[in-house]
Amino acid sequence: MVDEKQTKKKLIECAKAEFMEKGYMKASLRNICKAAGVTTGAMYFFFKDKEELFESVAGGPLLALENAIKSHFSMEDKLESKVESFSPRDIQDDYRAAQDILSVLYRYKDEFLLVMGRASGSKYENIVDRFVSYVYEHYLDIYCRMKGYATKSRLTNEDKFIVHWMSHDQIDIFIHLLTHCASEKEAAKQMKNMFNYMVGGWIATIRKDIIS
Amino acid sequence: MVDEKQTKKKLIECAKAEFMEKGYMKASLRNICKAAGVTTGAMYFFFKDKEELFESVAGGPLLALENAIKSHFSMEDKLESKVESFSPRDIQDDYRAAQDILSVLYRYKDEFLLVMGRASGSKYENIVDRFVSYVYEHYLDIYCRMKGYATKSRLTNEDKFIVHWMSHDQIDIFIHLLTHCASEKEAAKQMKNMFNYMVGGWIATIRKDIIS
Amino acid sequence: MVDEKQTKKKLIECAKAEFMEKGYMKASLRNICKAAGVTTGAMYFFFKDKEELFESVAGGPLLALENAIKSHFSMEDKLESKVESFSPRDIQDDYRAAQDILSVLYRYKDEFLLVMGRASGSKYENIVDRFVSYVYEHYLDIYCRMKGYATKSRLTNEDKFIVHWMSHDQIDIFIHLLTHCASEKEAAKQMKNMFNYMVGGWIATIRKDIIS
Amino acid sequence: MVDEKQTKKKLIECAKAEFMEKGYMKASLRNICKAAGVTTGAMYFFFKDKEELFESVAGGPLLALENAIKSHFSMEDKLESKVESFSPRDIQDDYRAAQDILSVLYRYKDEFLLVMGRASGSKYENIVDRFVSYVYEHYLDIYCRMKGYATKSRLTNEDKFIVHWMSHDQIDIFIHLLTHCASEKEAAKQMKNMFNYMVGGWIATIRKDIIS
DNA sequence: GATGAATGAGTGTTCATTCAT
DNA sequence: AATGAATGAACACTCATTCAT
Repeated sequence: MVDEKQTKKKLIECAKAEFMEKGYMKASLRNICKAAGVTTGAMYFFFKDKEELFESVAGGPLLALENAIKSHFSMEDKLESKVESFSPRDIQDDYRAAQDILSVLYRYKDEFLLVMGRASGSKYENIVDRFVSYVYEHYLDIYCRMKGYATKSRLTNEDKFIVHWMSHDQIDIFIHLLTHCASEKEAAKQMKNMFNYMVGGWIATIRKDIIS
Repeated sequence: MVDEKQTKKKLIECAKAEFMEKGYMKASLRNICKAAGVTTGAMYFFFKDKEELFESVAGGPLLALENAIKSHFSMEDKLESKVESFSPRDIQDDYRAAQDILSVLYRYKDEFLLVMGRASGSKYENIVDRFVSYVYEHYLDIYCRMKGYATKSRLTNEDKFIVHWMSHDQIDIFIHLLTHCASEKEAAKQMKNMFNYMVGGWIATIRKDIIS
Repeated sequence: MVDEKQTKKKLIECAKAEFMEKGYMKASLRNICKAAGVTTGAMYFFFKDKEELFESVAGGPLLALENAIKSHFSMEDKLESKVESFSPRDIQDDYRAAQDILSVLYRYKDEFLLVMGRASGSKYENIVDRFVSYVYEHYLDIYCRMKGYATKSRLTNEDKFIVHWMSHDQIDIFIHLLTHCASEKEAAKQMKNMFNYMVGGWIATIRKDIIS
Repeated sequence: MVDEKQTKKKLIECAKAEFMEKGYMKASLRNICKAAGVTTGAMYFFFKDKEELFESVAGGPLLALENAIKSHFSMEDKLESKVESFSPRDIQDDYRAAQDILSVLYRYKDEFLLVMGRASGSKYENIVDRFVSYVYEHYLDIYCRMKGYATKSRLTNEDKFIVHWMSHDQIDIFIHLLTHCASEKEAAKQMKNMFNYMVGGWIATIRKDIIS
């Protein structure tokens, strides 16, 4: 009971280490197995292939993150059910959501650093895009309200482009924090300034005080 | 004289194609040589190794970009030689600089897309950081002037962090444009909105209207 | 009592399917066990190894066939106890024997197709030869009688060779039918013509109307 | 010049030996390379994969055989351009054709034994069928003429079945000879009797003296 | 300048089989 | 009767690189 599934756990640990050191592609299953003290055959008892082993390392955290993002950011709420004009409530909501997400990110810091920077060659290669699109949905709605649009159909391609960029930027904030701050506490502190920057950007975007 | 160095040129072309299709790591020298119609031995006459071949594809454009960025963004000018307070001139300067850089990026679009997205495993893996640090130097100075600091020594870590983020964001704007706009013209158009967003962010950052 | 030995039965069924699809060699025990819903360990409780599992699929039918062939074709009857000259009775006997054999073949059609075409790598690889030799014994006797030889010692190597060929051909007729006719009924119909062909061949052989 | 391509030759030799001993599937490229005294990489310089190596062993002989069979057996000659009734000329022609084919078979005896008995898993797995169909085309024509049919459309499925069998049998004669006779000379001798048998079969088939 | 040949270490993956529980 | 875990050897194949000619 005690050492049950210990081999599998060991394998995942060693895989995590190897993947983080070498990246998905250059990681060697042989090395992982050697480090775990088992034969490659044993590994293939637990995992279908390299991909599945990688998934076992990074899949859980990604799911947790996806849920956190979805629950806060993606927009199933209909546009018409919202207040008629933009309110600072949106920003406050986002900020609190961001704190939750940050908490998830730091809970599995290693795994996220791995999956966001060293996953090329795996199915998570473009994982960031998935998260961007959740935020994009959400931001499109907010943008409409701020602009006073009754329906999304009034959005031009230019509108969509800048909203997409801002969504991308939001996600990038998280990655930047995870990459550059050792602790969640430190990250939370720096995030304040970054959000301030972002909100300033949003407001300028809505007002469209374009540089000539 | 006519077809001199033609082999080398062909090799670089084919390398570019293969690197773009598969990424640095998965690219196969065999494939490249086969496509170029020469043996691997011939390739090794011109290039020391895989890395050097990659450099021959991406090095030139990167140098051009580096020069463009350096000439506009990096700050050798001393702080004291500048006007005492922030002026919109900075932003105008930056915007014009950005237009130049955009022009370089689109001149070698393929190469930059390659080096910024598919270079993992090569020495250009973290090339973006280099460009960020050029901008960082420059932005640190601007930030000081805007804050009315006489010397950089007054900057806290928090200051540096947000400036570093804004530098990163500036570079990201370029990458985002290159990735999402087919033509330079289109990119130039979208860049206006992105700059507007960025300037809004800067102003909010200086004012520090922090969300509670 | 009811589901007793059900696992073993299931295993044999699934093994049959896998062996037929992939052939003995390429068949995977893992696949078979997965299909049967048990672990490989369970399989090894019932069967010593891959070979024995294959035997469990094909052994029974092969035994039935062996008996059918032996009872009709092999010659324990001594030569002297036979009528002095060739009679059409032999052919009639053979034809009836063939009908019996056909019946056995179609009773286990799958298994015979498997063992006669996809058994390479197993101990049944050359099973056909065994059946040929039973027929050969029998045909050697008939040939002697038709030639009017009192004893087998008068047979030359040339005699033996052609008799061996005709034995081989007899077996081949069965395989050809099994392979090309969907039903036993259809096979029985076509077999008539094939026997006619064979008898024609026999007669020509005895007469030795050699082409010049 | 002297030891040019010696490695490739050696590789083919060793491959031939290994394939003959173990069959296509069980043959190990590692063993072949070890026997040839080169690394597997060297082998892959000359041959794309296992299949191509096998082809290099057996492809030539098969082509020679195909040509021999085609030139003698396959029927592009139209039915109407032929004499109105069956003549022994057909048999004489076939016999001479068979002698040619036998000659090809014994020229590459090893290779044919390999490809006809141990090729399972390779693309030559069902090579025999291809040869059968060449002969089938030819025999269908002869059969029509012997039956006095003006056109093939009068042939029933039963006709086609027996002709297909006889085609198969013709090919089987060759294989049987190759398998059981050490020398071409010996094979040529035995073939006479086998042809005699076959012709007897043909005549009986045309006459349809069916056993009751 | 370029070829043809070869190396040697490496890849992920599959296999039949074993055995303590 | 059956599981879950593990072995160890084998597999075909790919790689960047080297070097004599």
